[in-house]
Amino acid sequence: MAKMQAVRGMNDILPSETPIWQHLEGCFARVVKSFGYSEIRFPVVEQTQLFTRSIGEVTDIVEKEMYSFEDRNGDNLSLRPEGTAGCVRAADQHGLLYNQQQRLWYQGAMFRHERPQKGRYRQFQQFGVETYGMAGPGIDAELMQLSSALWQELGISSHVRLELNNIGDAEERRKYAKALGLFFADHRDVLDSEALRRLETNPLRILDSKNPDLQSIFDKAPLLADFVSDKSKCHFDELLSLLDAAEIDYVINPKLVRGLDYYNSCVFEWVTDALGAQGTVCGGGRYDGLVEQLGGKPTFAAGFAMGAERLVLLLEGLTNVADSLSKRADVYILVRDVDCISAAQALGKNLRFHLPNRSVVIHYGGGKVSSQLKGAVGAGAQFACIFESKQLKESSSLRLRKLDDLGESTDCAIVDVPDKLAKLLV
RNA sequence: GUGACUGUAGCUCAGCUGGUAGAGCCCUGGACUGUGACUCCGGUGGUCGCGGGUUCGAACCCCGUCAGUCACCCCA
Repeated sequence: MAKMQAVRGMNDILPSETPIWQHLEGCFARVVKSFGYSEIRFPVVEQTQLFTRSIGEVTDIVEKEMYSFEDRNGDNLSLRPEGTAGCVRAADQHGLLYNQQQRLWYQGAMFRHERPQKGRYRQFQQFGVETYGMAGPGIDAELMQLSSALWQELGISSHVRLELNNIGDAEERRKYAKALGLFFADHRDVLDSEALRRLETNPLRILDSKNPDLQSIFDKAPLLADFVSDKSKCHFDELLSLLDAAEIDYVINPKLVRGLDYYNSCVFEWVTDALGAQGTVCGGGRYDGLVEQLGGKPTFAAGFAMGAERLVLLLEGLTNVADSLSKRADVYILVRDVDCISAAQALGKNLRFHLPNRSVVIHYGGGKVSSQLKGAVGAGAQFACIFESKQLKESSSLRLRKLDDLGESTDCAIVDVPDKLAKLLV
């Protein structure tokens, strides 16, 4: 039988890569906590209906990217392609949205059956934040401040920029879509097949097209801004002044239309030029109608999600974090003769008790001392404890070697090793 | 889902117009002033992604398939 391999688009994260992931997860957890958000966890699998009703029937995600299946009861289930729908469902089901405000965060795997590419995978990790019950632009601004704080923490601020747009409410967008539809219907001859299809389903998405022939008529197309109500404009303007006051730079991108139907009012993306075609590192906005649409009470809502793989790619490109995080051991215990193993393990236990934040590794691979020392250096240890049968029996001591450029070593009574290392470890 | 390019030891790659495979790193054994970081010598490791076909003979040509990269598309 041929060697088993991972399912296409689903990646292993190897020991050499996990430190950077842990770093990312740690930074996110810290920032989110500093803003007072609470963690929520919800299932990877939901009723397919939850996603089709929230994300939108005619979106690409629902039409061709969901992992859907019938379970043994005949229920139609899907692997979550994004987090917001499940979060709303969970929060509403347990009464978290009843006359109260919530600031929630989550982290987890999402699934979309797309063609894999750098920064785009079929199983991918998202960090997400969702807030409920807050109507004003303050919370919108907070979401951008929070993400901005994370970029700062990660040291990638100069590699991302904020783009935003006001897409109005559902009714305003319907009117706009109608006007757009009429406009494009007059220019049927220039539309490509994809655009023609969208003319019937979701004319707004035609504006996303990168087809140069289409771009040329976009200039003459009606503008969403002309259909947006004064109330919505006011919200957006207030948001902009809050961002100005918080000294967060942004670019208004009138073509920014998010791919999920539930968004309204202000939407935003953090984008980078460093990742090729998959440049969106974080995306979100308001979705005031979604809770009601899923059967709850009308509830103000706003949130965002970011792609962990893309952030990891950015961090790897910077090469500043990896090395310092990948150390496995502080102290490495070498066993020159096999009859020293129990003594080595006893010392290990003792050291782990006295130096609770340090890592102690014992070598069981055999081999000569020189190669064991190599392993000690490879593990990033500062000290090696070398057990030798003769020395152990005669004097209950071992050889303590410092693994720096000088490599000085001294004999040391085993009982004194913990205190000595406590002083010497940097 | 569409197109282009790629797929040789654990890693990075070489292999000229087809004649059944090589280097560096890594690992390992040894030498060297004991017990790592320098140097020298030796060794392990590949049915050349997989399956067909053409040929006396294919890593190299053809077809299919799987996987990766990039773009389209989509979005995080």
